[in-house]
Amino acid sequence: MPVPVLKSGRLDVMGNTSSRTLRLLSLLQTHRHWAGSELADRLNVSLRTVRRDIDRLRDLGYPVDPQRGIDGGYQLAPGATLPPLVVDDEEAVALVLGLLAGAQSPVAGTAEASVRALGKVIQVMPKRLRRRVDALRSTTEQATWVPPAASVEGDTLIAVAQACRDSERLDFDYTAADHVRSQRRVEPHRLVSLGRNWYLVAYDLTRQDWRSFRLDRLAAPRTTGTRFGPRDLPADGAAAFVRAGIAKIPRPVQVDAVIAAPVDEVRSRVGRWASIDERADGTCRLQFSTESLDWATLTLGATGADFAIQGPPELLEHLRTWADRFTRATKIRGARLK
Amino acid sequence: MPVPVLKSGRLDVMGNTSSRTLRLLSLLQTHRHWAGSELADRLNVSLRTVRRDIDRLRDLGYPVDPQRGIDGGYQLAPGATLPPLVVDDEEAVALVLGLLAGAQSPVAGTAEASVRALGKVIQVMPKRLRRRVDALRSTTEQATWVPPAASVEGDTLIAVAQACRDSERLDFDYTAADHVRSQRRVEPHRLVSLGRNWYLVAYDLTRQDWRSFRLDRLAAPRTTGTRFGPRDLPADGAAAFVRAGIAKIPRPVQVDAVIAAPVDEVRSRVGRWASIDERADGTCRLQFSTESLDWATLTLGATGADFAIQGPPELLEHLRTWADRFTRATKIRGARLK
DNA sequence: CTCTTTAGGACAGGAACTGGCATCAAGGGG
DNA sequence: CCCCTTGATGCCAGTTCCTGTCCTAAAGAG
Repeated sequence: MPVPVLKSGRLDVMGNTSSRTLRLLSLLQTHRHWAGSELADRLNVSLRTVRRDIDRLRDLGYPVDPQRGIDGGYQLAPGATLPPLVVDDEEAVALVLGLLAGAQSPVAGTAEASVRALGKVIQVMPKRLRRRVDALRSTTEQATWVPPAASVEGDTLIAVAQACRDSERLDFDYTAADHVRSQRRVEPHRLVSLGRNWYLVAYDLTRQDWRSFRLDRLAAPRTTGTRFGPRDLPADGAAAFVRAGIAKIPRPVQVDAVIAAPVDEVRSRVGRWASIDERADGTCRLQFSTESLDWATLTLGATGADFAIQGPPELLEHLRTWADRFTRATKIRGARLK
Repeated sequence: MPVPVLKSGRLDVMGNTSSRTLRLLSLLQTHRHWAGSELADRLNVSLRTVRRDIDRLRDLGYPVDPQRGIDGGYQLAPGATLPPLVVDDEEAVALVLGLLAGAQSPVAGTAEASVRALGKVIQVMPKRLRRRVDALRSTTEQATWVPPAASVEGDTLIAVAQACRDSERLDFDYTAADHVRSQRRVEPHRLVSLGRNWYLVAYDLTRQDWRSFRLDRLAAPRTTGTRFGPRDLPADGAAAFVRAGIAKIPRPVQVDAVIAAPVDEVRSRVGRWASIDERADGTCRLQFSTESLDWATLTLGATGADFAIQGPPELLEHLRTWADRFTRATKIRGARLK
């Protein structure tokens, strides 16, 4: 007789109200609209209790909009804070892939947040999902690739980020700018994304001083498992510390060109992120900024039309070398190079 | 006297155990390692209760690894399912941007999942965060842009996805392939990502039949707010239905080239997703597949070295046109085009 | 071995959860 | 305008289960 019959009061297993609150949250996130009776059915409680649970959610700060009358129900609405997100397997994988892409294209300061979120998810993600992520990553990478940036392995990024978050000592191999390799043992402090690169600010236990390391020159990170206490960084902040040691952030390229094609066509081929102005003679003026001449070249090439460069001059030079190489490539038959 | 002093039993507001379970989950997600006493402190309960709460989490299926002895504590471990994710504001923004990118580069079937997750997050995201997402999107777009695909507005994608999920009628403007514009009222059924395009499978209420719509030709979607019941789709599934109406999926381009540069250099410039084989004479062979000739061209250009194309022939042709246009561009002075 | 920290049983008081019932309010449809 | 459906709220009684205290075990670290 596994099911004890109770006249009233709480029933079945344990952690009831907690578990039910989470399940309710999860249900409200999958569908927009839920009838009270349906929720009661799913949660195995009376309608009255469902209403109380909904009230509980509201008290927790997650607004639930009611809808009365026939075909009424509840729906989760935007509140002051984001409720705990309940995602299924596929969504989790998509989420991680998206965050990886976001972490590796440090555009507008979301890179750090991407890595933080990534750390959270990776930590608790079932292993089977990690495998799926690994399998898909190689495929996805292409779409998120940004030409000439020194790229960091996703695994490295996550491992270092977690070590920072958890204040765990970190060992790794480092290849300095002068190609000298060394083994390091550090107390990782913060991860900073500057320009197109990732930097680790850490206290180097061997050198007994603060250092910053470029993540793309860092290999085989492994945590020793030992945690360490806080230590004061001399500079004003991690980002300032890195910037003091670098002082050169890649300067963006301001592209300005005239395209021999109508505005609409250029826009459809180039995307919405460039500014495109119409000109009187059916051509248009294309302006955008990027950090890479390669990217600028691709954009101009993708317009599929003739164009003229107003600036910058180095782009013109870059185009010339590409044109020369392409021309040579079209004249070579087979694999005979050199 | 706002704080009632109680000798025993539960205290303060309401929804205690639920709220505490969520807060515990949130704490365990931010740091890897938490001492029991610290948790007790944060949650304002006794140590014994914290242990019981941890037990509750374990019963809910979220393994919490203990660590005994000095400097012991708890940490959330990967379990069978992903626990509800508690993310802060910045992480939420990063998450949405990542998912948007994932939804718009339909690589390996994660596109649908990205859109689903996106729907969940958007629905409950505080408005101030939505504004931040909107502000950042234009900046981010560049990095996730894939050359010549018909691009779909993020807002459109989300709106249609939500209408599908919630079974709500949808009105929109549609521009067919023959440029004829029309107003549609449909019952949206599913969103399918095929090749590089998004398709909406829906029952057209005006035409009284099932149709599939390309999302990039769809504008100003708006839900009427009225829900509808399930309706049987004639074909085997949404994807099959779309495929039946299309039948041409963009064929991938298999690129095979020889580069006049050493393997290491090519790899560092091109990325890890292409296969690069060493050749005897210091050159290397580069192979990869992509759906876009433009992309292939960029990749070859980014190697920064001379190269020869083994195939496909259309790539050679494509290179020639680019080279010609680039050459012309370098010969034009100023904005005088045509 | 000792110290620290988690694990978990027993216990008692009391808070809080549950279902049922009644009343009110709000939409939708005829 | 009336009726029906569905959510909002208050109250009650029964009982469950949550909480802090006390205590004993067990497991790592030094």
